[in-house]
Amino acid sequence: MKNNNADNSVYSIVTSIPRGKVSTYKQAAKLSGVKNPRQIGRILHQNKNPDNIPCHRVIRSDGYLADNYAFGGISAQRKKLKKEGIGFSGKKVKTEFIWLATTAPLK
DNA sequence: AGCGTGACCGTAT
DNA sequence: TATACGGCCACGC
Repeated sequence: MKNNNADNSVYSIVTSIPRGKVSTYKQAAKLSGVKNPRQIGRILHQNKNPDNIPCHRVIRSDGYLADNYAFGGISAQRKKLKKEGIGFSGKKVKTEFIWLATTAPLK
């Protein structure tokens, strides 16, 4: 596998997301040292072992789930999140469930 | 190097 | 609220 340092960091971060919490691409990028949040999406899509990487806990900054989620689509993702205790507000994830996002000033 | 594309983000209309 | 547009940067051709 050609995992770069940044990729490994991303995997570590995503794996470190506590149960009952979610994270955003923006934050994952920031925490892992990746410049562009798009790379997070790319890395997760290249992800070979979804069993060890809860990519369903990574959402967009808006609170919506990613449009092109690879493993079962948004429906499966939302279902998993609900199962883990994540609160939803319609199609959006409640901002209060975002990891380390101290009541982010999301519009 | 250039071009098109993308699991994005922010602002404008 | 919903689209549109630009910026961002890594990847493949």
